[in-house]
Amino acid sequence: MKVEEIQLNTEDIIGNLDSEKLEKVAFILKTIAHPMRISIIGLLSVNDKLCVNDICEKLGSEQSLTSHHLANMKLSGILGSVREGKNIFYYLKLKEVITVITCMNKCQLL
Amino acid sequence: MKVEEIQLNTEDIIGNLDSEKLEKVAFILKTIAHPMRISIIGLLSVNDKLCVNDICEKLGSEQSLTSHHLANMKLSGILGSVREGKNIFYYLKLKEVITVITCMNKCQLL
DNA sequence: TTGATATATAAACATATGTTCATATGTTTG
DNA sequence: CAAACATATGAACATATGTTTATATATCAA
Repeated sequence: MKVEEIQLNTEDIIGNLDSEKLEKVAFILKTIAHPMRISIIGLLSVNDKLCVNDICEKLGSEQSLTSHHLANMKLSGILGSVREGKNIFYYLKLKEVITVITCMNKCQLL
Repeated sequence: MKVEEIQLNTEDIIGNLDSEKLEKVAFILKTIAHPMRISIIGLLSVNDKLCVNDICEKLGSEQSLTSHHLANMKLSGILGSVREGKNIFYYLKLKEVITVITCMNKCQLL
């Protein structure tokens, strides 16, 4: 099934969104909707797990800010984390977000 | 190609996001990330076009608030509009958002 | 042209969000 | 146990966002 076919075949799926799920979907999307968070998701889509320092270095971002964003996404259930010694590794828990971002990224109109 | 395969095959697409596109994608996602706007998109995914009143009635929402959300999504390029007499009809311009929402909605973890 | 209908807009406000800075916590190593 | 390292946390702030209310604009019909 291709992306275009998904669009056509699942029209009514959106219609079936009850208000609780509506809130959840909106909440996840809101959490993703930030350049740095998208970048982090991008990194974690090609690396099974990364520690905070890895991410800071790869993105050239501040430790504290990065940590805040990671905590935020973890709280939303998008990421998970495991401590290994001094490091804490983050990984993608909600893999669907890859599809979401990929889909938007492919979009010609942007 | 299934959704899972899309995820696997397009890993590097996220990685290729330059900072300009990153901003755009984040911006669109931020615009979508709201329960009422998701509902509107849902309605417009099964109706080619709807006027403001239609949408207000179907969602039980206030005219002004609805209008604000519609204007917002139009400004972001997600919706388009056409006047027909007294009515202004809105339609989906950025169809990709259907896939985004459908993908999130399918997500078991939510 | 007036009234009714449909929609947009602007101001005001409350709330949420992103960022920075300083500091705290937890872990390893010597 | 102290020092170094990795990360988290909390306060403070600026900015952005969602909502309401009131009013303006546009179109049609009589």
